[in-house]
Amino acid sequence: MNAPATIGTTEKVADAIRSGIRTGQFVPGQHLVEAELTLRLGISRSSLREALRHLSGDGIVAIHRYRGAHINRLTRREVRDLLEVLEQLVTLAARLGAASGHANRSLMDAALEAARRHDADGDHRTYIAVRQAFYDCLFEVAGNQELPRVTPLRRADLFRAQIRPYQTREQQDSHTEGYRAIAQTVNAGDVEAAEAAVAALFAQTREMVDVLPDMAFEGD
Amino acid sequence: MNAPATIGTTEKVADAIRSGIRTGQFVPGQHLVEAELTLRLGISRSSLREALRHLSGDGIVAIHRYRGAHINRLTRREVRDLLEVLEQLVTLAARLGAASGHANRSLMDAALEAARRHDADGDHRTYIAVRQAFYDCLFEVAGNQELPRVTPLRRADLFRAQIRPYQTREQQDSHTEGYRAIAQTVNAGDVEAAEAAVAALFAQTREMVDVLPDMAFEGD
DNA sequence: GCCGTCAATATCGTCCTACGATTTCATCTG
DNA sequence: CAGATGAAATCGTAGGACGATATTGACGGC
Repeated sequence: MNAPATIGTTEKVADAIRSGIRTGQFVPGQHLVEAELTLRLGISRSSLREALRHLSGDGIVAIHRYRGAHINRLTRREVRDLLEVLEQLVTLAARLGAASGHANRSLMDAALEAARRHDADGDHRTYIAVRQAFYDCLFEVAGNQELPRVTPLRRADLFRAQIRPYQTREQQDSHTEGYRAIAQTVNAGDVEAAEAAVAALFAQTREMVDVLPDMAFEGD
Repeated sequence: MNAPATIGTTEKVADAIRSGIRTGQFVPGQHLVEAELTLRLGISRSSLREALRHLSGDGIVAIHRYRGAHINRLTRREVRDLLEVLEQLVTLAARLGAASGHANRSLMDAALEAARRHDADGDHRTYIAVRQAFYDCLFEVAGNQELPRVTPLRRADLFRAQIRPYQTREQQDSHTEGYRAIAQTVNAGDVEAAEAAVAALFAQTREMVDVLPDMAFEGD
């Protein structure tokens, strides 16, 4: 509906890197050498640099003069700050969604369905898809166009990538369960319950962050 | 403290455009022709395009394939959505700032001082400076590094630019007064009062948006 | 053996040119 | 005057060039 008719090289490259972070092809801290990436992606330096500049705006890569770009690696403190902001925005989304009374049940149903699928296989790829679908739906029912633009979900992907080695299957399931709780309360139009569900999800995530070993944040 | 030792052309260009929006040199809706801008700013197309790509990430300019870039122009709906998100983030900042109990009074004092100066001359330039100083201080005392990155202040600048012709001196003063109220309550460490002050400021802004003529949003 | 100096190398930042792709706009035709 | 048409403007991408800077490794002094 809102997508440009044609999509340019820059966007494709940026998407490739973003999705590469989710799939583990790129890891936080990794140095991105222009010459190598242009070869690997089959594009020119101009396009690559534009894409990197775009990603740096989202806080996904950092560019240091004459030292090039690297995938950002978040410190524990940055993760805490990020979660604080994220919770605030997701809370707003849940509140708006619950209050809107939209008949978008079908949308949220899709998220729930995906969550159920995740329970079945437990694959990390599915987990990522569930997460993506959940947030897409949530923003859709919230009906605030600014929300998806501002919410630092891509930055949160960095966090997800960093903690992946330390996350147990139980924690993943628990997190997915949190999504489901939010989806249900939003669907029911219960504003207070939805806010509580969001708070619970983030409290749980914060707890996990506090327990994580230093290596997840400083490690090399 | 956190600034790179050297600043590159791309950043300079992006800053030039951003500040040009604040000063009225660039107006929302304006088409940005690459050839003209490279001449005017004395830079290469590569650097300009990187800067535009960066700005498009912040939602300041929009790039349409083969049709170039233009300064974004917000619809009334987009402004409402923007204010909703902005209020949420500023509320968080105020809450964190008030709760931190930091002895950053000196910082907020600077903002208040600037506000006083604005009362004196009433120049629009001073108004902009006050706004900037206020938010800088607020983020500083909030102590959350993610907040300034996420908060769509640059996008709000677009809104400011669009409504400037319709804004009276009284409204500006009233808005500045709102900043002062937030600063004082945050300084006092009164969380509830600070949240209320933020809510009051945004309620006032929303009211203004509702009354504004269509021309401020659709106008050509 | 350790540390500072210095040259060689790798990489980046910026500018430039080139050319196909697409839109825009003035002109022509009926 | 509507629609087709072609020229001009502008953009998107590729790729080369060269100075600027960081990094690396060799060298020599202690």
